[in-house]
Amino acid sequence: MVKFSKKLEYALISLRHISNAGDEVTRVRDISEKYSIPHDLLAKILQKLKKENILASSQGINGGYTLSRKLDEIPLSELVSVIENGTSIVECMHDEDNNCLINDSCTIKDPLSKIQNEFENILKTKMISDFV
Amino acid sequence: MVKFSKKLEYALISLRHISNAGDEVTRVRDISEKYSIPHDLLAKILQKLKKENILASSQGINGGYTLSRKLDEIPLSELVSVIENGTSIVECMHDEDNNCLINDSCTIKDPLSKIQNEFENILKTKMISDFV
DNA sequence: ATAAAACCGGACTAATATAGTCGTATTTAA
DNA sequence: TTAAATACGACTATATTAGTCCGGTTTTAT
Repeated sequence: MVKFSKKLEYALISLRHISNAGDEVTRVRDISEKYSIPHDLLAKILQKLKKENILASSQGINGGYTLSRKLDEIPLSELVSVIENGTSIVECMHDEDNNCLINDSCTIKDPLSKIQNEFENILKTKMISDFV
Repeated sequence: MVKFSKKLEYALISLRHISNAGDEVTRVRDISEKYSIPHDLLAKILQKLKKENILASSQGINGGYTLSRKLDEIPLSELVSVIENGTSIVECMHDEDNNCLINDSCTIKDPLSKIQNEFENILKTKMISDFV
């Protein structure tokens, strides 16, 4: 029901690897081979991290990735929202016009939303460095 | 990525309805019609709740469900683990013998497990009555 | 120039998880 | 004995996630 995706796991693995490499640039191939992660899939993930300014990239024959920000300054919530498309735990029963199908009696969504908020707060307080 | 299933929502709706009905037995059909939930699907959910001793059932023509336990004594975590098959947020990269594929370098799982623990603690502290 | 890298987007397939259906048995009040 | 209910497993359908493939462009050390 509630679980993180492979993509998030791949991202964490990559960030740890790149972090450990220090100033040396890391190629997608280095990571994909070492951890048996599909190259093309991983490449897309790292591109997203670059757009989010978590990674810096250099092109050309000796190109690759380095960290752009310190991992203790990046909350896990940021990584999650970059990798996944949206973080909603709760989805109400609604029709295509977003009208609630349970009409006036729906008091389920709000309480579940509170759980989602608490969950997101956990993600906000945890920095990526906590996982590396 | 992280969200609750329809089944959990259906279960909460049903528990609230049955709770409001007091001593009167509630048929699956009552709930499925009122909230537009597929009858057979809902029936299975309520059967699971009966096995977990959250609901009591009576068969036969005037049969139906009533509450078996008070809703303020049932943590949401119990409902989740009954409805979903397991509550694991984190799944490690492992082969069919459960050996970690990242060998010695895998330190991703443990930290993510901590998040899962915190999440489960939230579910444990919330009673079903908080959502009804 | 060439090779190897990031960069880009989209369409596609495959695998998995969730949602929902169907058929049939069992129970029981009337 | 019949109708209406729960009980239960096998099945199909849909949605989501994971991964592949294509067809490139741009950059840069050698």
